[in-house]
Amino acid sequence: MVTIYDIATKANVSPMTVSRVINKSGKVSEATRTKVEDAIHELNYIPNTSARYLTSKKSKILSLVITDITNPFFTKVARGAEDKAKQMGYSLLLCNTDEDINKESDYINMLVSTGVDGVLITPSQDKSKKNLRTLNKYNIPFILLDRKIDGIECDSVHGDSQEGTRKILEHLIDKGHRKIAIINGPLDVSTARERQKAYMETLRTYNLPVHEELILQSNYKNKDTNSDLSKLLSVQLEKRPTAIFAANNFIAINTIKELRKQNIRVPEDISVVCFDDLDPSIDLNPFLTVVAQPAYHFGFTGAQMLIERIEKTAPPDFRKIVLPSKLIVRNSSASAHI
Amino acid sequence: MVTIYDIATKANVSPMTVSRVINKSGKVSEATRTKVEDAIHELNYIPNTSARYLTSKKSKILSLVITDITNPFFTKVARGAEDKAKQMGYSLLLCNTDEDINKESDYINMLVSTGVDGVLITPSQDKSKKNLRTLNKYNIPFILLDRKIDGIECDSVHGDSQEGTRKILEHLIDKGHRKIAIINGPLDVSTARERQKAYMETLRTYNLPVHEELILQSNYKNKDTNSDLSKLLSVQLEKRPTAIFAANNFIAINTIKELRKQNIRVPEDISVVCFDDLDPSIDLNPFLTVVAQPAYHFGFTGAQMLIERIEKTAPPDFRKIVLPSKLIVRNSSASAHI
DNA sequence: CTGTTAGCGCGTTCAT
DNA sequence: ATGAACGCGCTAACAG
Repeated sequence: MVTIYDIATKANVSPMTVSRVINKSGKVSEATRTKVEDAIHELNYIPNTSARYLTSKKSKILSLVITDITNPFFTKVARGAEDKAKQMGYSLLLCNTDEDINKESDYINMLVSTGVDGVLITPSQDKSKKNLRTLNKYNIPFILLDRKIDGIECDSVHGDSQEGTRKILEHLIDKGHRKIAIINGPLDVSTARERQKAYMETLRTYNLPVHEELILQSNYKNKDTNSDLSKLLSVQLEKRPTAIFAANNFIAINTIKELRKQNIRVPEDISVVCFDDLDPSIDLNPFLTVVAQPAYHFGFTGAQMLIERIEKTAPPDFRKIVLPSKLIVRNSSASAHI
Repeated sequence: MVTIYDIATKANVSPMTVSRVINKSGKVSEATRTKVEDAIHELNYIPNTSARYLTSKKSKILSLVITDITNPFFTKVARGAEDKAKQMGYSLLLCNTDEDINKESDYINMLVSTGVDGVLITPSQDKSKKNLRTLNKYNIPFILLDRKIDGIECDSVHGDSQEGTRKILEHLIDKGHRKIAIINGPLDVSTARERQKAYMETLRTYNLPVHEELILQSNYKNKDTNSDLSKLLSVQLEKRPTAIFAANNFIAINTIKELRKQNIRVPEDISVVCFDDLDPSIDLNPFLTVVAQPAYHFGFTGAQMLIERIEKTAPPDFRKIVLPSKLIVRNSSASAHI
């Protein structure tokens, strides 16, 4: 392994001078600088991040803690974060929590152990607060992505669940739907709470009744867990929904699969819409009506704010970025027919 | 920061003993072990990976170097790799090269600098050989994923391009197609070469002529670059293809988009099929006929082999795993009608 | 079974 | 503008 000592010898200077050249810190004369740089190239020197970390406490590593890279929303978040990280000279560690608080805690420990400079995190649930406190304790800055945690002060990038929910429900209401069910994520996740609240508010705004039977709980994972769906469909016909609002894309997919198993057609028999888009093939066969969020920007902007925080170029006050969502009407939603 | 010295003091032992407990190395009496473990928990000690690396040269970090996490194939590869890495106590650094050799070289330097224990890499092109040599030079084991590089000895996980191509072409031939075009990736990527070779062989097997005009070059990226497509469609009618085999999913998507712009219907006017599946929404509206590869297993198996290599539990001979692909017939391919 | 010594590669601090 | 000494947190090698 080539060290600064090797190139110091080669360039006839002290290791300290080499260090200064590498880090562009302190004053070095033009002459010695080029001498050192030549030696660096000749010997193919690559600095050792670990050694550097030990004294400087900077690893140049960020981490992205999300629930599942397989969800197209997070895939794009990851790409955005990685692009910005690379651009700024940082690496990105990927962590999938699967909405599991224990997995998340494991990862947080790993990240502390690794000495990452900062973390972009979509907390798995409200309990994640303890993990954020751990990061605080070790002075590791973090950005909250997509989900909020009460009582935590930090920079964040969120979507507008309230606005998005309203938009997509108005679309359904426009289409004549009056009995709209929601299949939500778990209520210990902020987005699910916000979407449920907005769901109820919007219905009230349009003088539509809120039926308890039409509010279902599921989870955000890519796993069939819609056993409740049968209940929903078995309610007396007058109350049976003509449309379903799924709180995220995975829920929508599972719901539609389940409906089809039961020979219920979408959108002829029931409309299904959701939060978050599906990529990249969705244009080929436009089907699911969604409220899309600018996922790439979640990651990109989040990484940018994080790096600014790390490098102390951020404004002292924490920034809360709210990114707009966009209604995309496709074919899974049709006019109400009952 | 809590160090082994702190817990050594607390437990009334030497730092070395603490180290032994943490690493389960050497002999430690049951009594002192528990004493030390208690202290570790009380003080909430988390080992410092960098310090550990400096002496042991083990970072417990792997890297996944792929072309684009946004491609559903690689999304799943990443998930598989991350799952296995986590299970074995490793972290995963994500690198997107965008098929760009310079980006790839940048990343390789970063990885050396970071001191990753091993790399899973889909080389961007044949020129990547120099980057693999760099890894060799620094004794960083790596696994080749999906693409081969001549003259490099290492473990690898590949799909069967020959078999897959044959299967999907036979499907088209069964449907009565005799003029089948290929829109391929760049020929400095092994999979593109193999698919082209298999394309020609299969046509010959079935006594079908190979027309130069029906062989197009594109790239594997998610970017519209099918300007050649017009040429393909403007050839005299007898030679005009009734089906297109796209060498990957992104090419297929771009091709279909372009066809639609020109008001050419798929599959009524022309069939389009490709290598690699689209997830996770594809089941909702089954459209693209593909040869799917077990992407998750690429990553999972690759990570497993890599870790075995790192931890010296791998067999001395390099392993070449070939994973089977599977034809999935959907609606983008129909019977030939001309 | 346990402890001591030394050094990994680098940057900080203080000199010169 | 440049250098020397020290220590970051940990483990390998050796002693006891």
